[in-house]
Amino acid sequence: MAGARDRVLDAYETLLIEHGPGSTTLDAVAAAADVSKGGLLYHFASKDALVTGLLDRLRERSSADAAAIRSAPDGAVAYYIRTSAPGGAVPGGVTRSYLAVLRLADSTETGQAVRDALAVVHAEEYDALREELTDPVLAWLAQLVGDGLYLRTLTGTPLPPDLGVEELLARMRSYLPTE
Amino acid sequence: MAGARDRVLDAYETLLIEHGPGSTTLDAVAAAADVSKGGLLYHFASKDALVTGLLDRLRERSSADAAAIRSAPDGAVAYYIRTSAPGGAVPGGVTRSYLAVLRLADSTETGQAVRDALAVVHAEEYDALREELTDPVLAWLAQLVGDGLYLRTLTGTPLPPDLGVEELLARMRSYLPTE
DNA sequence: GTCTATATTCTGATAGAC
DNA sequence: GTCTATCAGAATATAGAC
Repeated sequence: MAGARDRVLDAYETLLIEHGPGSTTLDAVAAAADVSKGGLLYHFASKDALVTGLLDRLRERSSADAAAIRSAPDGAVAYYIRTSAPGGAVPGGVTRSYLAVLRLADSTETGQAVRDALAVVHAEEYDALREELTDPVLAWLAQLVGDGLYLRTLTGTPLPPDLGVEELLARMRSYLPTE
Repeated sequence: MAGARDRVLDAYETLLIEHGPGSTTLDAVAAAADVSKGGLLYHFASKDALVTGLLDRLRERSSADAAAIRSAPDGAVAYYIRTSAPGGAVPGGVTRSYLAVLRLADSTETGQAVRDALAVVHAEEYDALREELTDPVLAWLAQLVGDGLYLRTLTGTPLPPDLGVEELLARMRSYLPTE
């Protein structure tokens, strides 16, 4: 069974994604992680420490994911777009942590730390995409499309009727330089 | 001078964008709008009513903006991408209200109302883009790029080095069917 | 390491004067 | 229409037992 510390971070992520920052009281996080509030505060001395813990884990997972983008059998763009689309997030992967942290891109005090962590993730993704797409404009375009999909996931907006991710991907492939 | 009611909504928008939902206490909003808390609560009986007021204004502005997209001299895509980019928001326009509401895409209770309002905006934008881009996949792609730029604005992530919006736009133009 | 109180601060909302 | 109190509830954090 996972350690209490990891259970707390997992519960925090889940609550952030499913119910938003407003619902992530220490009480609620502790309950979802099956620890008491006191137990939670033993591992994370304050709510800020909890946020910091989440950001640290995001950075770790981002590095791992950059490697995954590079070695994706289907190609970097395909891997990136698929994991960005609604439902494409894998437990234990970056996408989940990324979506959770996106919801924190506000909290006045820790705000700068959050934005810094997100900037690192964006930069690592961009570099990984650049390895397949030597054209910088195209790499940026691909990343923006992925971010657009993230935003749709974030807001729960339905996709346009009769359009799927695979159709989008096929179109983007047609813009890639042929090997 | 603007009525107190509008001043309150403007202040609420600004606080949401610049400091996030966590900082939008009734006290803070009232102070920023130069009214007392009691004065604010005269116009908006509760915090939920304040959110509803913001959503109503977003819907009004969205309809106005859809018309602006259609009649943009530079073309629908160019107008949409430019106003989505960091710094491209106009006071009184949709973009500002949209960015403010994006930060609310969590608040458990009013969450569904927020998502509904955002879905309306997305649908109106998409329809307006479709008028220039008859190809649905391309219209969706353009919208996702714009949303990606919104997300960058939201998180304050810097753009990739040596890349500007105009370069991005030029590339997208090359994908448009020639008239 | 984890739990049960308890203290303290903050936030949303009400009441009533002007 | 706008203001100044003031209250009730919730949330963070602490203290100390086990």
